Parts: sequence; structure tokens; C-alpha cells
Amino acid sequence: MKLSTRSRYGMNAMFELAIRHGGGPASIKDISETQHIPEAYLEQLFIPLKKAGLIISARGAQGGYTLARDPGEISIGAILRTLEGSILPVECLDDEGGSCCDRGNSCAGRIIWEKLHASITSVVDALTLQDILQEYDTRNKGELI
Amino acid sequence: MKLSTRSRYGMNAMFELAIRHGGGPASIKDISETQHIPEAYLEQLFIPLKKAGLIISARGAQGGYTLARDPGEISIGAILRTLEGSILPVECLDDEGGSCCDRGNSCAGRIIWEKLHASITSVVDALTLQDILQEYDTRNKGELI
DNA sequence: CATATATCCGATGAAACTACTTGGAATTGT
DNA sequence: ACAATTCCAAGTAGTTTCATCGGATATATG
Repeated sequence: MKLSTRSRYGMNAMFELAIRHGGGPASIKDISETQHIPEAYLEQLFIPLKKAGLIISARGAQGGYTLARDPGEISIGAILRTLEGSILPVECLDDEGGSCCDRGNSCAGRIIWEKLHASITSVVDALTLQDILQEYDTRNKGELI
Repeated sequence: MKLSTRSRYGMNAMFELAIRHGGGPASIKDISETQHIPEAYLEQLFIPLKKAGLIISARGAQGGYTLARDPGEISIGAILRTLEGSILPVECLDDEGGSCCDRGNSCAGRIIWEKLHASITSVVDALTLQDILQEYDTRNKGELI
């Protein structure tokens, strides 16, 4: 029931890439400094994000990472699923013969989870980096930087 | 992003108590057998649930546990919060001076979390054990027990 | 070409957490 | 008295999380 450090770091890194979108590639060093993420750790987080096709890398000097698509086309859900693994690990699913409890096929956990999962996915899949960017701008408007 | 075993066990145990509500107290032994929860482990889960005032215990022979209120008055949210600890552990909160990143007060993780949290709580706080009971009955209607 | 700058890659390690166990003391219905 | 049952405080094995380290590989730039 909480955002792991992994997700938070990864999320913030993606957010940072969104902010810099349009400029050149951003290096791990730059991102980790701005977002206060351990350099070597962030490197690891970028591996699955790259594999998932959410970011693109450029090796060598002046290299770094870029969003693979516009911020409006990358959903928070996609990022979260990539970092966190599947968002729906109810072990109590598809067990043949109600092995979950002795009370038939539908245990409480399953019923609850289904409702919870539907709610969570509807939120994170509808939300894009662009939305976060916008909200961020709104909030920091007028604040002392 | 998943229901821990702890939550699932605790949830199912509470569900079991809801089913038995109105009858006498149910012992840990009975519950753990029906719901396939390790006995000694369930014992531990009941401690916080009792402290939170969600269940009542009766010691001695023929003792056991009972829901403290009617199933309709116990929300899934209350149970989850009790078992899981606070549902809102964004470390990146109330840090003075934007220590989260160098980009002002509102980091991406925070914005996302707030939306996610609002969505989750609205679901789990509106849902009661009674609702689960009902859904459970509906689903298992006509099924071979 | 040489070099500094980066990503890539695989292994390793410490700390925290999770799931579960153990052993026994205290309480209470029969 | 006795058996059933909650209460309580540690302890433990396994997993996961959060990293770190060392070096190989690629590439702009001078």
C-alpha cells in the first residue's frame, strides 16, 4: 500500500525527463543530482524502463536518456507497471477448486482486490506525465523557486 | 502495489468473523482452519485489530473473537489501515525547503501519490464487510458449494 | 587517433521486511 | 481441576529492497 523507493525514484526520474523533453539527452548523473537519487541505483531503474520502450538511450559523450514518446503519451500506469512488476498479483486467483478458503470460489481478498485494482488502474492509466507536468506548473506558480 | 499476505490473511479472517457474526465467538483455531491461515500467525494479526477496536476477544474455554460492530459498520479501509499501517507513507511529505528534489515543493511522486491515495481511500472507506458479504453471496449463488 | 564522457552489464552485499515459529503465562467455561 | 483459549515477547529463516562496485563498450569532440 505504498509507493516503494524504487517507484518513487523511477517516477521522479521520468518526471525529470519529461521536464527536459525537447532538449538533448539527460545523463544519469544530471538526473540523479537534481532528483537526489543514487547514481548507480538509477542506472538500474533505467534498464527496465528502456526495455519497456518508455525511454531511449544514447551512449557515449553527451549521451544520456530521452523519453521515447511525448509526455502526454506515457501513462503513469505504464511506468508503475514497469518498475513495480505486474500490478495485479493476487495469489488467490484462478485457484482451481477454491483452495483459497473452504468457502467457495470467491474469498474476501479477491472481491476487495478486484474493486481496488479497478480503481487504481483507472487512475494511473488515465494519468500521463503531461498531466503531472501541468499540475506541477500550477502548484509552483507564484512560489519562491 | 499488492495486498500483502498479512493483509490478505487478516482480511479473510475478518470476513470469516463477519460470516459468523451473531453466533458465538470464533476461535483462532477455527478461523485458521477454514481460511487456511497459520494459527500462530493469525494470532499476531488479531492483536492490532483488537487494539484498533475492530474485534473483541473472549478468553478461556469457548472463547474467541467477535466483530466489535456490525459488518456494515466496519470498513475495509479501517481493516487495511490497521494491518498495513498508515496508507499514506509518502516520505516526500512536509519536507521543509523542498528536500525531495531541486524542483520546488511538489515532486512528481507526491502529485501522483495524492491522486492515487484519494482514489484508493474513496474505495476502501466506502466498502464495508457487509458489502463483501453480499457480493460473496451473490457470486456463490447457484455454485456447487 | 586519443580521451573524456556515458551507457551497459553482471555480480555482490547490507539492511529491512515478511511470514512464520516457539514457549510459556494468564484467563475462564465446564 | 482441567482443558480450551487468548495474551505476550522473542526469535528465525527467507525474501526483497536498496543499493554498491568494477569494468566493458560505445561515441562525441578536439
